[in-house]
Amino acid sequence: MRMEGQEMPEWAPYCVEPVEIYPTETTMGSLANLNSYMTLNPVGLSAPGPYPDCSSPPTNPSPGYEAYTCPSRPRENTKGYDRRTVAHSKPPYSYISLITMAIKQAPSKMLTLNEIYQWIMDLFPYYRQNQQRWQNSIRHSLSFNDCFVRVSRAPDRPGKGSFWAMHPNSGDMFENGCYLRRQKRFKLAGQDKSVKTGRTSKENEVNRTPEKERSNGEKQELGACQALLMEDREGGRELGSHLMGLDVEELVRDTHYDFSHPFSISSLMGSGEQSTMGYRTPETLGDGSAFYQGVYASSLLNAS
DNA sequence: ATCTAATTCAAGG
DNA sequence: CCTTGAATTAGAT
Repeated sequence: MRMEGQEMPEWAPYCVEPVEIYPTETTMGSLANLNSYMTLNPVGLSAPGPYPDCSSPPTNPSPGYEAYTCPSRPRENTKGYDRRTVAHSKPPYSYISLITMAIKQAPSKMLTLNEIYQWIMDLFPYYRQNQQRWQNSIRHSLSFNDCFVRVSRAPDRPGKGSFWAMHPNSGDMFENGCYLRRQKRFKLAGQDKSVKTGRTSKENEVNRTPEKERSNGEKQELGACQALLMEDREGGRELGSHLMGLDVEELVRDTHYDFSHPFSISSLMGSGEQSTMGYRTPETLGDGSAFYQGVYASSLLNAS
């Protein structure tokens, strides 16, 4: 889908050159400071449209587009690297770590597939390209890795796709700042997968069809009633709180050991204060018009 | 060089 | 959108 000239969406310029990045003194290619890869959408920019899958930086801006020029910023920290080049470099994170960051920064500790895509693209312009390819990989990662659990939607929470959350036992998978490759994958033992923990026979019936029951090898999934649970958990409901041997409470718990490293997302975004700086999910906003507002805390803005 | 995690392609539900 | 598998790439030792 090309946008042939004419009416450009208001966010078009930002597609080409997505704004501001923070220079670092690290060299490209190394496990650089996260900052070098982060870009910032202008605060207050309302841009709910999908990112066009364009290559960047563009050799020839299409008609109607114009490269957004970053407000000049002191470059004393850069080693002469073009910040545009840096900003569009591949971030030093595996998909698994990206997904994990996305989920953990979410106030609800669970996100839909599309919210995960969106979060990644918001932060890393690199992933505004080849969306088909890496999004497939994201899906593969979600399904394949036991550290991610699918939480199906509650009936009263309509929408597309399930939610994804971290398995409560996955721990800190990137302990030593190893965001590229973990030492070991988090894999559930066969027994842990065929759920039996804390599941009553009654709960067993809930949301469960016989043929859907696989002997083993089935990844854990949380029932819709659990998703419901987390919505009004102060409401005292107890709907299937242990459906699959997992409790939504566990999934949603905000563990604090995560990303407490200098280069971690929370360090960079939170910078001292609570990690409660909200990245708002589109769901919570009626039309998504404010989608980009408040995404980036001011702490990020005045880094360094 | 080896081991195995991560990525990619892609079929099938 | 979700799951799987097979093949390939690539990080770490």
